[in-house]
Amino acid sequence: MTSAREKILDAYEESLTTVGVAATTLDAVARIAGVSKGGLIYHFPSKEALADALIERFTGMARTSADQLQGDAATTVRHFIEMSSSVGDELDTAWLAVMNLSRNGNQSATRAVLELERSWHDAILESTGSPLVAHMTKLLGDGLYHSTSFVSESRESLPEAAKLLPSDGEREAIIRTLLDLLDE
Amino acid sequence: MTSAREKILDAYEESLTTVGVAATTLDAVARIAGVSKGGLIYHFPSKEALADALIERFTGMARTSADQLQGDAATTVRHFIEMSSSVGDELDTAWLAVMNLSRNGNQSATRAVLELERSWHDAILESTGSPLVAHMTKLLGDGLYHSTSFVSESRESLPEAAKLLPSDGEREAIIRTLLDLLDE
DNA sequence: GTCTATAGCTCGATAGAC
DNA sequence: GTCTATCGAGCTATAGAC
Repeated sequence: MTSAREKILDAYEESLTTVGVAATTLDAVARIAGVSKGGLIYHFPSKEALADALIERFTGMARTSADQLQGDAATTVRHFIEMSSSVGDELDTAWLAVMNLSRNGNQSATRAVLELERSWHDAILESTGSPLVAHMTKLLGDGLYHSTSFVSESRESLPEAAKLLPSDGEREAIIRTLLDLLDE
Repeated sequence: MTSAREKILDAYEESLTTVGVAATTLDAVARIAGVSKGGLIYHFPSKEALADALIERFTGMARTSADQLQGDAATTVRHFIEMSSSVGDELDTAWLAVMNLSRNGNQSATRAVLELERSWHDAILESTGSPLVAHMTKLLGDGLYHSTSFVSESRESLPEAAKLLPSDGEREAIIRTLLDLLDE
């Protein structure tokens, strides 16, 4: 059984990622979580406290994610590229929510996202030993993530958007290109 | 002399990109534009009309941008990568603003962004003739843009964020890698 | 620990003077 | 064409019953 606290944070994330900050009211979050506004306020005394808790939970996931990028070059590169094309998992949802807070003026959110970006980059740089390949891997992953999540969000209204994404075979070719660069 | 209408749209963009949708009230936009709320409402009878006008202006810029990507493979790839690392120009600001509307539930904004994404991708695909290089160019550009704008937004609070961006030399190496792939 | 009720504020939009 | 004044809706947060 998930605690009420976690259910509320999940609902907050869901609202932030689906309808955005403007429509994410305490009422809406409480309704999604299945509690009353009073119940929500008991756990999180203000909207800011709710945002802080979300960012804190995100930071924990971020640490885990960066740790998982440790390994030899081939594993790290492949893992990062594949992670970047997955949408809908825990970290992805949290990322989108925190990113939305960041873009709407929440400085703690900006700091948390930047911290994760830096951890990823450092991990890839350390395992590959090449600044160029590290940057390319990071950029390709970022682009992949941007495209995947944007296409995923708009798929229902515009199905042909899927053409923007590389196929599985192309993704393999991208990974191979990156690893080939390391061998030169 | 810029028309009041354009000044209001500029102010709307500025507010959307700096403080976000939630804090972008009609009062705030009017204040930035240097008009009263009544004056704003004369030009744009509702907030939705304001958003529609912004998206329409963005769509115009988007068409121009996609047209400029026509050319031979080397020119197109270089142009797209360099465009992706520029921050603060007209199209970039408009993009950020419309993107923020999209992420907050505005369907027209989503459609406009997707349309531009598709135009870019089609132009790169046509000039390179290679689906793999087209996707890689597009992804690298997207990643570059994401990093550049995010780092740029947060630079004041976190100066060390600049390390996340590739140097000019690395950007050249990235372009060269893409063009080498075409020659194989 | 969760609820209802409501106070107090801010926003979008309207009305009407100039 | 631009302004001030103001209404009604919807928001966060508080108070207090259970």
